[in-house]
Amino acid sequence: MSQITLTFPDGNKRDFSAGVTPAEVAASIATSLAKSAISAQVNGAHWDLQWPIPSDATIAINTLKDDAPALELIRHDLAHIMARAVQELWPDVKVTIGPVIKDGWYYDFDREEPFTPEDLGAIEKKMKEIINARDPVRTEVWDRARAIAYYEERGEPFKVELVQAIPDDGQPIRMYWHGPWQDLCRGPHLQHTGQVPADAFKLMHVAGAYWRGDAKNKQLQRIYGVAFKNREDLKAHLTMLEEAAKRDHRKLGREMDLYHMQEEAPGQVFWHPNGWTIYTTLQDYMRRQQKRGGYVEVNTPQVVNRKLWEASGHWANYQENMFIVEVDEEHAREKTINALKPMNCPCHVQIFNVGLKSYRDLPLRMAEFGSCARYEPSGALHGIMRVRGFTQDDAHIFCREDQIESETKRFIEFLSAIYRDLGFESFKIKFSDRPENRAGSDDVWDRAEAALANATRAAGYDFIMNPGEGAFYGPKLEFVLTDAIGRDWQCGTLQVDFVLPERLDANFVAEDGMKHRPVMLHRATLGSFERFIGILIESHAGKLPFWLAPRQVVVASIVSDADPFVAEVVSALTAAGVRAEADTRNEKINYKVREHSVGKVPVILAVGMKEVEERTVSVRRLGETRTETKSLDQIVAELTAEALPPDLR
RNA sequence: GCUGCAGUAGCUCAGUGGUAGAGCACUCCCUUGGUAAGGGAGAGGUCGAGAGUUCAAUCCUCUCCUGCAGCACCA
Repeated sequence: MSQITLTFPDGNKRDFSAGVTPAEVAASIATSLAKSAISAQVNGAHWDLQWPIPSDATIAINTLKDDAPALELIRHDLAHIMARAVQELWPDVKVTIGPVIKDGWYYDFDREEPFTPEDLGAIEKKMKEIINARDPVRTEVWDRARAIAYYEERGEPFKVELVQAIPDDGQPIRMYWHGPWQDLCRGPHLQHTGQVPADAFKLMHVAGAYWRGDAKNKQLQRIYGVAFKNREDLKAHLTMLEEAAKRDHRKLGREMDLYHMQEEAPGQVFWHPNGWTIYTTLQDYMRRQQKRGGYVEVNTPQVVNRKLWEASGHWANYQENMFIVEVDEEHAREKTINALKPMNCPCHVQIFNVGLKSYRDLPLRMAEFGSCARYEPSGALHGIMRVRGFTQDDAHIFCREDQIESETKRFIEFLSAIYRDLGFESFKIKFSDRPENRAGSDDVWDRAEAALANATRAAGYDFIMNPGEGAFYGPKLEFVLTDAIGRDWQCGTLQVDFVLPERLDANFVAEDGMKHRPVMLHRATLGSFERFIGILIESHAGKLPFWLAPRQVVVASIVSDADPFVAEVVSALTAAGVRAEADTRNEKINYKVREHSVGKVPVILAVGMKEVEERTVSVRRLGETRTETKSLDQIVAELTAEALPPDLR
């Protein structure tokens, strides 16, 4: 038996027989370590205690104290334990896959009857029994034929498919046993089920999920669970979810009287005065930014004849997402078919195409606060973040191919300055490259992708690859922000487009006097006002910065004799451009303070007789219990300055 | 769109095969109170829509609409 040398984290080296397992290594160090070990890092790879180590390597034994591997294993073993529990309770259920995800795991099952909340309770109970039984985990490497035969015999068609899908490149096909229950699995796993904390997991909910993520396939039932190292962490997680729910824009939108939605217009927003104030304030800000950023602003029609959509390719590729408007013959001389615009790009090309454009006009940055209507699938709608009627802060940059990189860099800088102003110091950039179905030659794609990547790096940002997710007409960057419960939302975007200028015959006269095709960059900074405001509300928990707060100041009287002075304070603030209102209702100051605090008004000015006599106000800021007395002049000056948008300070 | 769950007053929710209730909000009255809910009275509902079962449906069944979670989608 040949010898191998293992190097420990402290630099010590020891020799073992080749094929030694981490379990044996741990046992050679201390029996306590052998007991508490959960896995190992072998040459940095996460290694099961039972897997033999073939050659010289670095090794570190993991215990439950090592967070990352511990959580990974706990969640992964729980996926198996749950699947075992389900099959013990309902032997006819077919198992599929069960990966670890953020905070927990899920497992997809094929079962005729839906799982009920009571079922989840029963499963949880059974899982705890399995954990308490401290069943050993065992693993073996099987060959493909044996694995397929096994699962065929057991009537597990999904597993057969999984085994068949494993590439035949020499990687082992592993089987794992948790007690008597067996599953195909890459591993690694814990030593025995008792290493899973029995009181630190919870089954959260059931949902449908398509086999292999494809809507054409059978829909399975997915059970989600969350798991942590101890009960305290689980509790903290559940508390965090409750707190996040309080920041939900759908709840705050109602409480702050920002907007509502109703059945007759699903996925469309009825903006109330408060919400519309946020919207227009943001829009005014964006308009100034765009002007400064070298954009021209345009506006284009809502209802456009299908001929244009046929020419642009939307009719063929996007029709099911479009609101089609047929004009009845009784109302029109000729029956026409139109569509509400789902995007602004074809209309912008129409403007570009009026008159001859010279290379001197490029890059031409054409912006529109473009109201779009898209028939989004019903299940996709989500508050004001995913809607059917929305307004993009859209623009199309018509430029030459060699300008893509500099325009991209310029846009990223534009966007990041705005995000900073709006309180988003950090955001993710996802880079979606060529999809399988695409237009244009690989050579052009190479150049476009390189331009985007270079420009992003030149602007000082990293990106996450989103392979194959680009549009068919070109690669794209997505600027992603996160909502209250950690869901990602694409807000800004930049997409390179070689196709539309071709389809709609856009061209410009270059130095050579010949007509050339421009490239179009589709770009949006906020994305849509609706989604971005949703994100803003959630990230601030409704406590918007003063300049964006729909109700900035409430001046509240303490006694009704102070009402005239309240009116004076309100009109002084209003005249200075501050959104101020009076609260002279017959209520106690406590009541008023509570109500306006709940309503997220950033500043409450209380006025009693003392203030009237001294011509002062008692200032109370949202979230503070401290108050401060200031003169009328002082507070007007202070709040006027504070009410300025960040770009005007 | 798919799977599951839900829809009762403006909001949050209770409830029953015999045509409905609470708290908050709202209106009025009393109270003029110093920084997170003063007291009293009143008004408010085709129980999401339609059909069916039944002597009788808000409640049971079916269809549809809308919402929620997840999946799929997201030019």
